[in-house]
Amino acid sequence: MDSSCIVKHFQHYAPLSVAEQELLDSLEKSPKEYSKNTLLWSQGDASEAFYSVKKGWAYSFRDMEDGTRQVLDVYVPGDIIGLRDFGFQKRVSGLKLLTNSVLCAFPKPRLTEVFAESLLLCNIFFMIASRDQAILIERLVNLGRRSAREKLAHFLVEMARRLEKTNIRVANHLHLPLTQTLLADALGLSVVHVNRTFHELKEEKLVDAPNSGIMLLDIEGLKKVARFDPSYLEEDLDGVLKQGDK
Amino acid sequence: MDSSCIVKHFQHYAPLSVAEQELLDSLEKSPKEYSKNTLLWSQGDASEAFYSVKKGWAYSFRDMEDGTRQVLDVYVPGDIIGLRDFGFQKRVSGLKLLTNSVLCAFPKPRLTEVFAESLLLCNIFFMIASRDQAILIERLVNLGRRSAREKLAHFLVEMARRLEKTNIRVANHLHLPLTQTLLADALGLSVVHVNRTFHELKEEKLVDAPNSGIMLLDIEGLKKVARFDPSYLEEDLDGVLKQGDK
DNA sequence: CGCCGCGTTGAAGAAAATCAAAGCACGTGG
DNA sequence: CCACGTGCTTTGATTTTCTTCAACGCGGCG
Repeated sequence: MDSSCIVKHFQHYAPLSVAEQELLDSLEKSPKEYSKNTLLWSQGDASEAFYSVKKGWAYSFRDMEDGTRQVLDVYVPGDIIGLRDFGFQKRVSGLKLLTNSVLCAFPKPRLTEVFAESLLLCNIFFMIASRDQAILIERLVNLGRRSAREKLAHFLVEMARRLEKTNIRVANHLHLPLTQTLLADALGLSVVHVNRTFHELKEEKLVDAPNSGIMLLDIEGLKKVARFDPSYLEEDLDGVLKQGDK
Repeated sequence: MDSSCIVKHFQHYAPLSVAEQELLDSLEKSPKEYSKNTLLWSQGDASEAFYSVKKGWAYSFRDMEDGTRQVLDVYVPGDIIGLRDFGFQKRVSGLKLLTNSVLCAFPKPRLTEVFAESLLLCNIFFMIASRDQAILIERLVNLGRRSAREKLAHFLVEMARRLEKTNIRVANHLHLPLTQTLLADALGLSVVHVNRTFHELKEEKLVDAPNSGIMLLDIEGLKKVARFDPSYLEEDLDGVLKQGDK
């Protein structure tokens, strides 16, 4: 484990000085293991810390009064969790682990310390917040204006695209540890309907359902179904920082 | 025009020093009038500036390939527009004016200058980004897991709540310059269905449709219909800044 | 073994979309 | 001043999409 996961993620945006790398590394000082299905926090809990995902998958969600729930976003290694709650005392959404995971917690005040210490990191964090928003926007469009078929395909392609950025993709096949129940809650559909729609895509050899999770067989094909436009995932820090760094 | 609109908005979060007020004021140096229906930018345009809303209403949206569109958010005086695009060269969404408006533009690099000059303002901006996200989250939940009736009521109550914060509300009646077409695009419904649902609420004396726009007659009643929980609009900066300011 | 979470399937029903047509207010130009 | 077009609303009839209910299979695990 040469450079930490978060450093790798940030270097994707801009070259970091040694000092900045050390500062970032300090955010990943206390990696901790959590097992599958751990509820890290619920909506309404005190929001005291952020987490970076070193290993594993997680998702944020909102529980509704009538027992249904809405999944808001799914997190993969390299992502930062909880930035959403920065301005709030209470968690806006719950967070649960999808797989066994390794996370690093850092307290909220630590973030404003980082802002003070490095303008570049401050900008990168702001950029990540902006990216998080772009993802939510796309999710919004997905829910509001696409058919079940497109919703499903679009969501899956997005996950694939996000994984490509930090992890290496294995050929054209990709395994995601998602359940159809989770997909339903993420896409605002019933499990039954997701199942049928998924079945459709399966018959077209675009996806498959192994023993557990979901297998993407033909990402290019899925892109076509979803009419996927990746521009909302193409951040650009240089445009932000005309000057040098720091 | 004592203190600028944006200062008023920010002071809602934390007391500002004179220097910080001046810094903020400098962001509203060039107020400019725009007329109703002006397209400020389209999705894909270069993202070079943010705007603060001094007067008027605006909305951001995404146009779809099939001619439909999704309205993402509606902006009222005091709001900051375009923060979403911070990390991107191109605009993630389009922006159009709903009414005649007065906006103040400030270039993107100016924001990172502000970050450098005032840690408090940096934190407040981050907080606003966090709040923007919370609003999107709620919109997401709205689209994914609520009925047309609830969607409509919830959206309207949210707008009322947001207006209360910066503007003074006139009794229990509130006029919004929204069209049913816009509501449809915001809620992921067809205009026809919004119309019928709206008609329902009208018969229950919760809303009314004057010559133009929409009139809220009974906000408390709408809250009940929407099962509205305002906590996602209750930011808290003190939790962020344990220490003094600056 | 027996339970539980997850996937699958069928049938019926509800919610919302679509299609089509018309009305109404407003602004524009003849 | 009136005719006309345009954008927004309204209403009815029909169709589609998705949900709900119900039941069953299946694999893992205490």
